[in-house]
Amino acid sequence: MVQNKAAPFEAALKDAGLRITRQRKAILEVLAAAEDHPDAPELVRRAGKIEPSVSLATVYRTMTVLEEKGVIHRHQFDGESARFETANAPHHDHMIDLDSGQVIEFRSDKIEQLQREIARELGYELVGHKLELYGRRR
Amino acid sequence: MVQNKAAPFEAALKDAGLRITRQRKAILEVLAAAEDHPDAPELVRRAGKIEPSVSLATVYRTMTVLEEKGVIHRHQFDGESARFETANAPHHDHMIDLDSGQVIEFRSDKIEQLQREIARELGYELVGHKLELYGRRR
DNA sequence: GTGCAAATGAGAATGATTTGCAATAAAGAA
DNA sequence: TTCTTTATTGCAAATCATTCTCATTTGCAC
Repeated sequence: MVQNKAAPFEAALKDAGLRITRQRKAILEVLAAAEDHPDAPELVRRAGKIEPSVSLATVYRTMTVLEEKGVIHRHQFDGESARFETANAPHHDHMIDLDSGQVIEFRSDKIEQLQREIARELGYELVGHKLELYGRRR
Repeated sequence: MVQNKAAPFEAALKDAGLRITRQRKAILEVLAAAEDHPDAPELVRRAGKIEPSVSLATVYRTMTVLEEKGVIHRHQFDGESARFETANAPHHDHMIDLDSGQVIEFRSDKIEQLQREIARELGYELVGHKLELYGRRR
């Protein structure tokens, strides 16, 4: 049997007392399958193939709700509009290819550790962080 | 004699073949004196005390020009509107106090170094980066 | 002082995201 | 299944930050 990758997200919605609508199902399915970091119009495009009635407003509304529930992450790379990705993958940061716009994920435990140390030194408890590297292929 | 902190920025304008107008003078003076990271409306407010004719459009236009010349930095913290700071201080990153919105500057050579290494490992030349820590006072 | 391109203010335009509202449709109850 | 309640939706209008248009002003080189 085919395993539905979107199932855990639907469960999260249900747990939060939210309804699982056709459009949310479609959006989550698309997001769960995405290898990249699509923005809102792109989600409308992709989800529209499954459920044509998905509107831009609903995508934004859904992203807001899911972000509050911690189910997805919203990224705002430099001048671009917001992009989204599911939050099920282990934590990582992003490197943005300045020429292609492509986003590469990476993770550095050392940097994570240093960040926590720096926050503590400054008298703060680290709640979140944003690390983006911008570069060009060499 | 009182040293004009804005002088180097005016020089940069002149070098770039740009005109030193009353409004630019006022904006630069305010930015050079700022201990914080003001946004555009705040710059209008402060510069307006020196030169009342400073408009929002001019602040944005000036910030764009100065950013291109590398004289100032533009920051886009989480959901907020853009904030600015002069680029004369040595490079640093930012820690944002989630409760007060206050911005604390810090610098970590180790992290800078690690970032460069990571970029190289990924096959990229690091052109720029953005590191923001979000935390709460402990 | 003159002349002219650069710069400005005011307000219109833009683009991304949000919101109001009437219509629709989940999901539990009957 | 059908009924009821109320969350969710699409559409279009509204926001918000930022940029642009254009007529007018003003640095500044001569």
